[in-house]
Amino acid sequence: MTLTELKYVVAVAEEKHFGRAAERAFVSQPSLSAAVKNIEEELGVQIFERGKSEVFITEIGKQIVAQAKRVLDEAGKVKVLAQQGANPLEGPLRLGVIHTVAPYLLPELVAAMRELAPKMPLDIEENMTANLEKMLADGSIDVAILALPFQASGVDTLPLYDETFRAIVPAKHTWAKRKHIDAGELDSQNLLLLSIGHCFRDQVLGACQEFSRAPEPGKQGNSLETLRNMVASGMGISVLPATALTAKYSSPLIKAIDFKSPPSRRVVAAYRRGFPRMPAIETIHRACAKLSLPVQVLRGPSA
Amino acid sequence: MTLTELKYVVAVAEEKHFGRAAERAFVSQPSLSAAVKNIEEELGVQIFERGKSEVFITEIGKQIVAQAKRVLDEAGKVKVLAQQGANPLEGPLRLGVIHTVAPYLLPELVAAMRELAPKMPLDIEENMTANLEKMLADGSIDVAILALPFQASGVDTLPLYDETFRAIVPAKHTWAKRKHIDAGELDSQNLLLLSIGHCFRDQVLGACQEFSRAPEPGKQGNSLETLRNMVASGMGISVLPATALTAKYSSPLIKAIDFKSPPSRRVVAAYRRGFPRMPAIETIHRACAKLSLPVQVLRGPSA
DNA sequence: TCCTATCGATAGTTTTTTTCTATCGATAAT
DNA sequence: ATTATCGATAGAAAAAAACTATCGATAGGA
Repeated sequence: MTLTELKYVVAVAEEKHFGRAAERAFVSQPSLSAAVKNIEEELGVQIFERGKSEVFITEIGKQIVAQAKRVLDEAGKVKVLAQQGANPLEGPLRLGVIHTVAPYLLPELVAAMRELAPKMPLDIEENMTANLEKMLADGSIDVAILALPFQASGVDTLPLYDETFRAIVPAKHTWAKRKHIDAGELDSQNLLLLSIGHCFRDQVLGACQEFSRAPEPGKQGNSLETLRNMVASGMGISVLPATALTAKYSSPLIKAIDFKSPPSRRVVAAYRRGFPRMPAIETIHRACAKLSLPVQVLRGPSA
Repeated sequence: MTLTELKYVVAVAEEKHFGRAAERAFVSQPSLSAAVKNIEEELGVQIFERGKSEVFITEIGKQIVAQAKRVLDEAGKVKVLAQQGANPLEGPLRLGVIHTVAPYLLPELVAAMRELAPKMPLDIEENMTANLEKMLADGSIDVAILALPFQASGVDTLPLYDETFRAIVPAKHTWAKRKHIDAGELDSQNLLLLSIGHCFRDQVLGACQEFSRAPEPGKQGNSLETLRNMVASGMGISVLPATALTAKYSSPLIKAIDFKSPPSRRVVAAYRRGFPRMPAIETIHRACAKLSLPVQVLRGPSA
């Protein structure tokens, strides 16, 4: 049984005439006759009674025709569904974002995305890199925004932007008036870091070559905002990415200081290789280009 | 888009694996891959995301798979319908019967049919030959039980039985004691007939060669029972078919008399040539053979 | 790091199915 | 009797679907 056969059956039922039915179905009359005969044989039932100048539908035939219409109708809905969903910028995009990016990027990104792809709502999941990687692998998110270094098998990345790091010190700190500091100098200070598992912790450590420093209790925060508050209260100094240091977050208790040669991290969109909605990911990149954040947006495939 | 393609899509969705899906669908993996690719291209939508060791279903893919299941489900119902309806002795049979047969044949026939084909209820339409012929032609009945002579284009007949005619006279009639009468003798009598249009009227007239007799008002009845009552009340004599003269209908007011050489009529089942439920019609014939009626059942195709 | 196994895609045939044109046989209407 | 109509049939051509064999990429294990 094929959809074509069902279509022919319905055509004959409605035209009550094989010739006209064939015309309507854009096939030759013999083709249609053969197809109808074929399905009748397969079903073991005569659908039509071929009178000599009239075609009658048998009792069971009426039921079959009605059911055939239902099948064709449902099949038609498949096409409609596909058409509606053909636009990769339509339908929700499940987006994972690391903790050290989400609070600073998302407010602006969401707004920009809404402009570029109004029919693509973002399902946002905030988590650490390792978890996002798993979610990407098992299909529970479509894209992850995270920082390099990152690599997972079967996952490609699209660079979004680079953001520099800056040190923050309490307003009363001896360094408060300095124009620049050197990354190496952090060694001597009470450096507050994120807890283990946050990639930004490793990135900062990488920048100042403190690979051996043991995590001291009380000198770790679970979010950048915690670190910022710890610094404000004079517990030590820390390092934040540029996006966390816009005017919006300035405070009289804290002073931000540039590094002489600023370390930075690259933020990328990661997605499973073969992900079918690449335009959605490119839209993220384009949205980044529209942001008013202190980042260097990278040229990507959409440039 | 074909049902096969939809079946393959559902298989892949459920197995999340092209190889296993192919196995389940009893095709080779390349065939299945090609079919899936084909429908994806036709729909302009990617249903599956082929990861290197996992198959993901896209958002739109999930909707398509769900809809595909619905299509396949509805298609399955076509087969079920056909199976249920494959038995020609299942489902209603629309049966037309002429007025001069219906009241005498049907009570027994319906019972006999119920035994032979319990799943085939009879939709009974009582009418005159000319109307039954039309109804047969336009498909509003399937079979007509009527008397020869009868011929209509595109209609075949299956002989059921012959029934003789007998004269009826009032109990006080001069003929009341006679064993036989001759058809020609009816000429001399006050012969009561059915009104024009009833075939039995013509059959009786044919039997006694009274082609020229003008219809006299008051000497016509609209049913055999009317004629019988008219005879009982002494208005004249008449002729009835044997089935109308069983013990059940005997009356002290009426005497039935055989003809010397009894005229008779042949009752047949008429149906459109090519009618797909011949077994149903043969069942009528077989049912007739079981009746306890004063008729000569004819040998037919089911004998 | 190399090897091996797995997976879906591709290439090239073969088989099956579908469709076509031309024509037939039966019927109904003129 | 002739003509027109209708669905079925025959045979050829075209299209679609299937198979076998193999590839390329990747993931996992020695």
